[in-house]
Order: sequence, then structure tokens, then C-alpha cells
Amino acid sequence: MNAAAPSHAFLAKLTCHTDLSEAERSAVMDLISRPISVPAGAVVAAVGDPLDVATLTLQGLVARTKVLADGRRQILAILLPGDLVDGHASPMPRRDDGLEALETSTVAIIPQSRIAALVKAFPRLQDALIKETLLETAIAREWVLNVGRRTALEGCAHLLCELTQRMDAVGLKLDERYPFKWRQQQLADCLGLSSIHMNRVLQALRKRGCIKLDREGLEILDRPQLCKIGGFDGAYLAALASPAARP
Amino acid sequence: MNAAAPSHAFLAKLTCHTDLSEAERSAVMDLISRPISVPAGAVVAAVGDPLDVATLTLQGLVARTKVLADGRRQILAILLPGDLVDGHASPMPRRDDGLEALETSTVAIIPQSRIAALVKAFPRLQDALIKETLLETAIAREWVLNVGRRTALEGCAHLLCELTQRMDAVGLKLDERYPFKWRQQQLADCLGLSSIHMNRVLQALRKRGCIKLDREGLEILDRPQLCKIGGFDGAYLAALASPAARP
DNA sequence: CGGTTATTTGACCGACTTCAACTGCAGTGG
DNA sequence: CCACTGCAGTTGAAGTCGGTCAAATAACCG
Repeated sequence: MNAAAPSHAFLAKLTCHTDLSEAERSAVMDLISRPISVPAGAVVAAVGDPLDVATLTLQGLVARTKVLADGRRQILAILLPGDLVDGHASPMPRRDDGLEALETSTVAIIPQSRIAALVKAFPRLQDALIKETLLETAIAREWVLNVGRRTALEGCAHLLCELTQRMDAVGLKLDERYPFKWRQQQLADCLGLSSIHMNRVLQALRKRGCIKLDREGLEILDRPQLCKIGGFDGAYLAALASPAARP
Repeated sequence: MNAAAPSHAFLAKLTCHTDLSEAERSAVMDLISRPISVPAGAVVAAVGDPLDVATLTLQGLVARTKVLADGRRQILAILLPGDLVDGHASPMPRRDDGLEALETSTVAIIPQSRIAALVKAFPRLQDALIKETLLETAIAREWVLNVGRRTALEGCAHLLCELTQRMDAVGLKLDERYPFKWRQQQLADCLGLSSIHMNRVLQALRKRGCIKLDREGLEILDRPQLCKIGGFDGAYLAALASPAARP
């Protein structure tokens, strides 16, 4: 069985943090009861929804979003297959962000009560889940820096470095290409840019020979240069590498 | 004894999430073994430091920061008295951000092992700590929106709304004024602006009669207008209100 | 095909930055 | 007491990055 298969990416990620027993592994798999298929652009969870369910991305790409009153939109986080959000009892009763599928995706909606029961039975899973959450917040902090202090070109390069490294970790790279059928507007919403400027930034990266991006997907042609432009240091993602792959 | 007294702000925040027994309360207080006094501008923790200690702000203001190679600086979060960071075992071995005192402050450096022992003895404290962490990440998400999609004026207004609401929750307001002896550069680093533009934005808010800001502190003259400018909705901070104060 | 949506391109505009000078204030030392 | 110093804040002018508007392709989809 392939460890990078979609339904197991979550397990693989947890295993990055903690070794799991067979009982723990099967208990985790039991969480994925009913995968839901959502089309690209669909709202998985809306602002104001109760925060009593967790969402696990199984396939595809899901984004956390916030939208201002006049329509300005910001993507706060990208959820890859295996990423679980809202897995802990929240201090807020209702969600203040939205979850939207960026591509056709499948997700599992898991009642928090089931997760609570799980970690009660297997306390070590609690640690693994917390580490998942901490990793998500480390990424969120890097995004603040990205939109706050990096130029559009730097931020775009950094974002692509981060996303591809995370995609590598869940085995999404196929033949040196990443599946990447985003609207440029969506990329712009990650970086706080207009889609028009996003277009020009992408062209700049193409002209420099850093990337190849078309409807088929994304290819990183010159990763060292891309990392250099973005000032990317993947240390904050090191926990994504399998323990075996780490020194 | 005043519940808003610095050394108890942390306890007060935990109590917002969960009622605590007397034994739990005294166990939490035992964590604060040796308060350390740090002068304004001092580095409490540097990039690369091991992530095996938590930091609890007791008095003053501490900031999470990231700095780019060429010196551009971004403040990622403001820690008020009672805020605990890095309380959980991290998936990263070393920290990728810094902690700096924005004012003369006192903090407690707490080995994560002590916290781990505490939550093992009192499992309910784990829930309270997790909720603390989730609240911090909710604030971080709002910051992404702030720097990504809000204008300088909107972002500044929103930041001031957030900070003052959080300061209210820990009783930092004195006689309608908030202690606020920041450099304008520090505010600018929260919002991803230059200090010069920060200055002009503050003047705009003064001219509109929203705020009074000088060396003595900050006064909110027109909170409704400030909230309107910033598009501020304090729902994500509702958990900070004491349970008694909530419906 | 035609209708719709995404990308691309150009021209112009505005928010914010940079550079530079100046003010005001607190501390320091003569 | 007053120069001297240093630093934060303020102000002005010029420049840049990125936004907005508008229109022309180019890709998708029934």
C-alpha cells in the first residue's frame, strides 16, 4: 500500500511526529468515515458555521479564506491532502473564516467529539495533532511576513517554494510537475495582490527561467534561484519530512 | 487580590476557557518560578534558540518578530501580560522567530517539561492551553488579512481595536488610557509599513478624532469610528471575555 | 460555433517608500 | 545655565510598486 495515497496522507503526516501503533493507526483511519466530494470553488465551510467539526482534506486543495465587506479576499492557508484543520475544541463557537475548495477535492467532515474520543483512547495522538496545529501556525506566521514585508516577486517565489515542498511531502509531484490548476486570482489572494499584477509577477518568474506554469501544472525549473528570490528557508517545514529521511 | 494583577492574568485567561479547581490554580501558579525582568528592546528569545521552553509574559509587552536578510522586520504577534507562547512540544527543534520586549517587561521562562508534567497531572489544563494556542492563531490569521488586504489606515485602526480589546481583557486600561509607549516603527512593523507612512496614518486617525496618542499613552476617543474604519469585528476575541460577562 | 471566463497587455493612477531636511525633546557634560 | 548629542517624530519632494481601468487575446464549455 502506498504511504502517499490520498487517504493515508494524514496518517503519514501524523507518523512524522510520533510513531504510531497498529491500533492507533487503524483508529485514525476509522475517522475517515464518509469522504465528501466537492467541486472546484465550492464552499466547504462558511463564516459563522459552528466550529464543532474538523475538516480533513483527502484529495485536492482547500483554502482558508477571509473576505472583507467590499469583497477583497485573502487566502490564509492552503490545505493539502492530509491536512486536518479545526481538530481541537475551539475557544470560539463559530468560525470566522471560510473553507473553499480550490480544485475538485474530497474531504472528510469529522465531528470534534469523535476526535476527542480518539485522543482520550490514545493520548499520544493528542501530541501528534497538536504538532499538526503548531506546524499550521508556523506556516501562518511565515505568511504574515510574506504579505507584510516581501515584495510581490519575493512573496510569490516564497509561496511556490513552500507549496512545492509541502506537496513533495505528500507525494503530489508527478514526473517533476505539480498539479496546479489555480486561477491566478487565487494565487493573488494568497499574496494580497491584484490578479493583474500577479500575472506580471508570474511572467517575471517565467522570464527568469524559474518556473513553468500552465494549465497542465507547475514545474520548478530552477529551484535554487526561486529559493533565493523568495528568501526561502525550509527549516520551518522540516517536520514534514519523514523521520527516516531526517538525520 | 486583583484578578487583573500581572501575575494572575494568565490564570484569568485560562479560567476564561475552563473553570479550574483550587488545586489546578495553584499548580498553574507554581509554574511562575522565577520572573525575569527585561529592558525595552531586549531579545527574550532569538531565531535558532531551542524550542524547549515556553515564555509567559507577566508585565509589559513582548513581540514575536521575523527579520529578513536585508533588515526588513515584521512583527507577527503582540504578547500581553498573561499570554503564554510555545507551551506545547513543537514539531520544530529550533525557533524560526524571535521574541523581543517592546517595553520594559517581566517574563517567565518555563521548561516545556514542566508544562507537560502539569497537564499530565491535570488533563483539563491541556484543553485550556490548547484554546490559548488556538486563540493566538485566530489572531494571527486576522493579521494576515490586515497586512494583505487592508489599507494602511484600515489596518492601523483594526490593530488598535484588537490591541485595546485585548488590553481591556487583562485590565491594562487605566483611566480611559492605555499604556502605549511604542516607537512608531514598532507599529509600522506590525502592519508592514515604513515608519514615515505610519506617522502619516496616525496623524490621519488623530485628525479624524479617533485617537489620542503621545508619549503618555493611547486614548481611544471614538471607538465606533475606529472599528468602522478598521472593519473590526471582535467576535474572534470574544473568548477573552470572562465567562460571567458572556451571555 | 457562440458565450463565458481567464489571461495578457497597455496606459494611467494612487498608495506607499525613499531620501532628505528639520523639529522637538531628553540626557549629558561643560 | 546652556551647548552638544542623539533619537523619535514630523514634513516635503520625488520615485516605485502595485492597483485600477479598459481592451485585446486566448482558453474553456455548452
